[in-house]
Amino acid sequence: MSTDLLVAQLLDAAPDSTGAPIGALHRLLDDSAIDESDPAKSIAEAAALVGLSPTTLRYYERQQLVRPARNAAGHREYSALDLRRLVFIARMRLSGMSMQELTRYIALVDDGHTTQQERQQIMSAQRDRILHRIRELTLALEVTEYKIRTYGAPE
Amino acid sequence: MSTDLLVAQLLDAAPDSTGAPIGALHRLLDDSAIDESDPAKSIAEAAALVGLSPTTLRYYERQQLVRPARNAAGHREYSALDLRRLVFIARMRLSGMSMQELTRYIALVDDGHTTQQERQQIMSAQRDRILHRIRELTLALEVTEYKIRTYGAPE
DNA sequence: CTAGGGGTTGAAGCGCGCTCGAACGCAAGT
DNA sequence: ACTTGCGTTCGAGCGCGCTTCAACCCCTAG
Repeated sequence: MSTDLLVAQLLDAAPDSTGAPIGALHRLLDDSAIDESDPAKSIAEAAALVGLSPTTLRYYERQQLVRPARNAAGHREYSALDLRRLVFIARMRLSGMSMQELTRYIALVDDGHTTQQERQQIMSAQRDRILHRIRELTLALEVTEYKIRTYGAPE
Repeated sequence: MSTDLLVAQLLDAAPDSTGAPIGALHRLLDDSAIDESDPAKSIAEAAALVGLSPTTLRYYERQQLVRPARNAAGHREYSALDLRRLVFIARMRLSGMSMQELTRYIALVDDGHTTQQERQQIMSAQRDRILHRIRELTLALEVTEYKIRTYGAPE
C-alpha cells in the first residue's frame, strides 16, 4: 500500500518548516493537480493520482465514500470533484481517521446543509486526536533518540 | 485498549514544551515509578503500571518480549527489570514499531553484546519512521484545521 | 478472428495485534 | 466445605482495512 505517494508529493512541495503557510498546499493538490476542465479519469489514473490502488478505490466506493459516474462500458469515470474528494479521503485516512468516522462524515456531506454542526464536531475531534498523536510521537522520538545515543545500552 | 495510561502519565509530567529536556522523563518511568528494590509485581499490577491489559502482557510473553519469573504457584512475577522493559516495549509500540521489528530488537538485546550495530540500525530506522509520521500528521493537521475554519464548506 | 489489456462483480482471504472463552489451579475468608 | 478472586493454558475469534480470486465483459490492434 502506498498512500505514500500523495504525502510524498505534499511533503516535497511543503517549504518544510512546520508552521508554513498552508494555502499553497491546498492549491497544490486541490486546484493545480486536479484541473476542473480535465476529462474524467479512469480508475487507474485516479488511483495513481492519489497514491492508492484501483482496488482500494473500488473498496472506498463500496463504503460509499465516492460515487464516480460510469461510462457506456460500465467503467468508472472520476470527475475533478471525485478526485478532490479522494484526495481529502486519502489525507484523512493518513491522519488516522477511521473508515467508520470517515464514512459518517462523508454521509453528512452528502446529506447537505443542515449537518454542518456535526461535521465540525467530527473534525474537531479529529484535530484533537492528531494533536495527541503528535505528542505521543514526539515523546517516543525522544526515547528512540536516547536509545540511539546511548547505543549499546541494555534494553 | 489503553496504552493511553502510560502516555497520559508521561504527557502529564512533561513540561509540555516540545523541545523539553528529556532526562526527567527517563527518570520518571524508568527510575522513579519503578523502584529496583520493590518486590516483584503480579501481572495485574504490572499491567496497570504500563497501561496494558494482563492479556496483552501474556501475549507479549508468548512473543518472547518479556520473560517474567514464576512463583511457586506458577504465577508471573515481574521484576523491576521486566517492568522497565515493558515500559520500553509500550513506548515503542506506541511509536508505531511493529511487533515483528520489536521482537527482532528484543531478541538482539537478549543475544547480547555483539549485536549493537543492528540494534542501532533498527532504532535509526524507527526514528526516521517517527519523523516521517510526524510530518504526515502535521500536514493532516493543517488540512483538518482548514476544514474547521471553513466550517460549512463542501467535502 | 483472436489475443491482450484494460475494466467489472461478489465473495472470500489475509495480516496485524490483540482479545476472548473454556477449563482448570491455588489460597484466603466465612 | 465452599465460594471468591486471582492466576494459568491453549486455541479460536475478532475488527480493521484492505487484497486476492475467479469469472466475466469490452475495446482495440494485428
